[in-house]
Amino acid sequence: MAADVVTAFEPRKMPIQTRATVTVGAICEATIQVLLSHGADRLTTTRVADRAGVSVGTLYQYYPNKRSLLFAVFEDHMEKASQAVEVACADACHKPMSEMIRRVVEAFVDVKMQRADISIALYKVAPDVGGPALVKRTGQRLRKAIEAMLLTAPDLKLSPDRFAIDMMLSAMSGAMRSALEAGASPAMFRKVREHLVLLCQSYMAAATASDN
Amino acid sequence: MAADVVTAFEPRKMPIQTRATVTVGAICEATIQVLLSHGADRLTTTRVADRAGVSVGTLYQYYPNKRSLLFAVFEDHMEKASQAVEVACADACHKPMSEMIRRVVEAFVDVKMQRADISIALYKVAPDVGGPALVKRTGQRLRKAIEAMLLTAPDLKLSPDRFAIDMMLSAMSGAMRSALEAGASPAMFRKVREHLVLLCQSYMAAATASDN
DNA sequence: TCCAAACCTGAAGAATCCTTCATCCAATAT
DNA sequence: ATATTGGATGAAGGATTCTTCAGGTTTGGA
Repeated sequence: MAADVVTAFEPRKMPIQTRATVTVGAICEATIQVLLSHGADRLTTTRVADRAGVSVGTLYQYYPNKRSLLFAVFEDHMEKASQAVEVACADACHKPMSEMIRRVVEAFVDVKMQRADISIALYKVAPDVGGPALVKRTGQRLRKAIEAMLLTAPDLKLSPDRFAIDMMLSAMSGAMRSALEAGASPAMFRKVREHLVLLCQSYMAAATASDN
Repeated sequence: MAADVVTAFEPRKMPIQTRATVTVGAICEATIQVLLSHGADRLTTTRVADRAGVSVGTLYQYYPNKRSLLFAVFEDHMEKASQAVEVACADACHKPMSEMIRRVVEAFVDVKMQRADISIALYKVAPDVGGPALVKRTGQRLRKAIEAMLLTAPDLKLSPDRFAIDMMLSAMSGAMRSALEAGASPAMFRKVREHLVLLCQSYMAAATASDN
């Protein structure tokens, strides 16, 4: 079942010449733009192709159908966000726990903010593209990275609760989502970042203290 | 602009006879079902009507277009959720702050869980129906209720930060969303509820202590 | 009983959209 | 120079969907 989905979403062909690489890049970028300007339900393959400056046929040379295009853009974004967090996790090993949390949260907020347009655009299609499934997978991946990092914390006696990490991650994405969809200003984002750090720090402290 | 949207979404006619009331109820319920079984992009007015046991024409007698139907269902759900939280806020006045938070969080989790199917279904259409705007409005409404409640807390010296409340609310909805979309079991929901209380309590304590 | 208002029906018009494929252009290797 | 592979085109087929409306059925009061 999952295999079918993946197969159906798999790109049809990889670009070889540089010309084609540019084309594929333009198509992905155009997808974001159309999503932002027209919304998910009025995103058509023709519109995306027009916006990218190519013809529809070209689009279908790389993606077997509309959903696979959306999925590819979505997956790419999640991949980049995951990597940013994983790097932060690796860098924060052996630091005090509150410092770890701070770095992870800041990395997450920053990578989401850096291309806020993509984040916002993708919120609009996630449901139609197996978003929840991909989000779940990414969540597990991030949880492992955070778990590994926390095990190296010098000031942490109890083993960290898996569930608490999931909780923290979902709270993080919830907070970022509403900030992004509200069209928050850069100043506002700094405040969100600050408070999100506080939120995660105080929760993780409480969760590791009174364990069950 | 906002007026246009509201106008375009406004129901076309209110049911008068009980027969019609039943019909409208069936249509709304069918909308949820179709959303769950077919997804947002394959929800058609005909399918909804079939599922409701009426003809398409009947549907268009009450809703001027597809979006207005989706919007109505969405709005109704938000209204109920808001009321549940507001009641909890009213009941928790003059209690200690941690008790206030506990009640609000539990009310929120419970009302979302009670009809988890609706919550999940609506996540799929929110983007196409002015979801963010409605969510924003509801958020402000809830923030006011919580703010008013917190002002009556005997153990709270500093005036509560508006921003912190927004933060708490978005974290709450994020956590609930991922639990719902993951198809969490009742046991899992109890745990989520427990931890979400802890998360909000520890955050609010921290936010009201070190203020800026 | 009888009528007007409320309600329901569902075929069909009109519009939109996804996807294909026959055909042509460009790049690269031989 | 030529063959081969990669890349691009866009009109058109096929399918789906939204929405209407002319005409039928049910309800409730006079």
